[in-house]
Amino acid sequence: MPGTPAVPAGKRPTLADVAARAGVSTALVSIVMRDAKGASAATRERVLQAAREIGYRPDARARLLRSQRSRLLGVQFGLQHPFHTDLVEGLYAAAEPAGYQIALSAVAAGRGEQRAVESLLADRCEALILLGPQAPAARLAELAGQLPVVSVARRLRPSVPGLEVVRTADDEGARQAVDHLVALGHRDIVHIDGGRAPGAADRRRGYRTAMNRHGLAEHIRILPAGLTEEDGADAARALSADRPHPTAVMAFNDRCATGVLDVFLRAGIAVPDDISVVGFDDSHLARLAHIDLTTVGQDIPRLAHLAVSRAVARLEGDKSPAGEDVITPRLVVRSTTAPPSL
Amino acid sequence: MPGTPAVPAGKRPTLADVAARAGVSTALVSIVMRDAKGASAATRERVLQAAREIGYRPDARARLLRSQRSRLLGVQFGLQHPFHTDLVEGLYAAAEPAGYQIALSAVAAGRGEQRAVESLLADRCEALILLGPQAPAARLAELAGQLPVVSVARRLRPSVPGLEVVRTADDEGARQAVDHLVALGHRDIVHIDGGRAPGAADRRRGYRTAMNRHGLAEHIRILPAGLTEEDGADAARALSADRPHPTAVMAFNDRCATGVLDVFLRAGIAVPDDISVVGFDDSHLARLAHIDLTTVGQDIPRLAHLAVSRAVARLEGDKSPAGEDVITPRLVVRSTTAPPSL
DNA sequence: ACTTGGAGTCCGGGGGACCAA
DNA sequence: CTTGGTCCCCCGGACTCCAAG
Repeated sequence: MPGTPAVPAGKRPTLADVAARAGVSTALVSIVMRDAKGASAATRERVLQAAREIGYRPDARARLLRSQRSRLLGVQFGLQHPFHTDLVEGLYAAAEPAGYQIALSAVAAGRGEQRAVESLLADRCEALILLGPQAPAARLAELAGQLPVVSVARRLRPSVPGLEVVRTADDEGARQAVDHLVALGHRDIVHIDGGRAPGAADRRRGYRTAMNRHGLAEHIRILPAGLTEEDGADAARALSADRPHPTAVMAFNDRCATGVLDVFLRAGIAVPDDISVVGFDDSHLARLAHIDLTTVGQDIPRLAHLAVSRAVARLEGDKSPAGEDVITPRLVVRSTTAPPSL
Repeated sequence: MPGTPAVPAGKRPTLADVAARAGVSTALVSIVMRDAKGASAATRERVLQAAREIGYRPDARARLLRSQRSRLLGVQFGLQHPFHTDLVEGLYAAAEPAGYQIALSAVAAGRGEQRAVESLLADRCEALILLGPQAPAARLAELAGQLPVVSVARRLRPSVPGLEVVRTADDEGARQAVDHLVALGHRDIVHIDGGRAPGAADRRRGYRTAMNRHGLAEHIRILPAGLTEEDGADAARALSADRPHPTAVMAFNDRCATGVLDVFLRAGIAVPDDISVVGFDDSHLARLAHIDLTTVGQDIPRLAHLAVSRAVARLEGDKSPAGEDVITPRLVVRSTTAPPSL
């Protein structure tokens, strides 16, 4: 029954099947499929025709097996982090022109970083791009001993050998947020902290430094929290019991800020009239018109591009010591900040 | 230099390397690595020790190549859809106990479904789980001719052969939303429509049917929109120019509803006091305390579990014709709905 | 008679050597 | 000598068969 995609019961067609149908050798079929030279136009067409008929599709794994290179960049990301999914979008865009593919491995409830990385390694990725990794530095160093590793959005001591770092200047971002609030007239500015999350230490430090520089040392106040909406909400609840309220809050990130906004809303605390709120990341979340969060913007496409570039450079033989790209953030003023109402 | 993880410059260790170091054959190493029988405890330990020392890690691809089975389920999902990322989390959880792995392929800006699926096929996935696929039915049918395909959250005519379907009863969900609103006293209920998005037709139909059954035929009003926040915002802007406003809005999904909420907020239209809003999905988004959206809840863990089950059943030789699981949704009442203020 | 371990083959495809016009 | 095409071995690991202990 010609024309029927002859799928012999679950077995997918191979080079040999195409070769048999086209009446040529498998090597020739290989040449045609790779678009390499060494086949006449007529034969080429005949082979492609045969391949179409039986629904042939090259097996990426077998191909990689032979060709040492996999041209695969393994990406670990947090499924529920808008900042990460935005980055992944940028990584896809950056990897393609460089001739690399992306293999995704999610960190989610019940699937830790360890598992995510293992699956990437087993899949023979040539390099790892880790988004906001929380693993101990020692573990990352160990990985970097095996293959090029790029840490995105987490600062690491340069002493971690072989580890490439691409990150935003978190301290500078925190400074911008504080400067903005101070310029608006705020003095009583609280930082809702990310705890041990990547970047949290720098943002905390930047907040401290900026407050000090503005002569607001005695107003420094840091509430321990974390990187989720719930963390932000918890901190905000603690805060809303205070009298008087602080006039401004700088949250660890957008998710956290979202939780803060919510609690304030319910507590009848108006934003920005009663309290101003600043987030961090400028992820999709912040841009939701409904939230419209003033936030410290990370240049996501740029971070993604640099991460890919660093990975590729290492893969293509760059022997220079591992380096670091630090991107300057840019404050995005939206509607959650305003002068204090005194 | 014993103890040093001898990584011979970029080349990862293979079975042979371990064998050489342990002084045994590769076959024996294979046995040990697979935890198969055929090796003494002493040898086993010796081999494992050697493997650890040189940092050996089995090559998943080579393994699959030989074993015909890849035990890999390919998942296509939308990076920016909270509903999808929630589902992916469920898929990971469901696949593991069944002994399968998940390969992720994202649909994003600049990366369409075609591309996403191609990469999954090239990776030798044994079955495809497509989240809210927008591809033409004919294309899906073609895929289903090659391997088991499960469509999640999109209804397809049973005439599409070989295609498994797992979905929520969208029409029933829309009905629940309308019933809820009518019970609160609403009559002027607008539907902001998902256009050609998966599920949109059924939700639209469910809305129509329910409105008719409540004798509200002349209040039926459907605004064309789509599945993003921006689509919802556009529709809401059109709506807020109306006098009098409708008293309730049923949005296509949570993202769309979020856009609606935003525009209303800015236009000074209070939710739920002036207008009630209902979403669909009960994704992470709806649960954000800040949004706290009344929504038609899809049972995400269940959908994920069923999708995996159907894929696995087909792979393990179930020859029964392709089927469909239709899950009943359950309305989750939060704070965006209330009686109309007359 | 078992147990333990080795040699050889296969999976799907890549690519260099080599042969035929 | 090119161009077109074939042969053969290799990649990394798994499994069957066999032989040695």
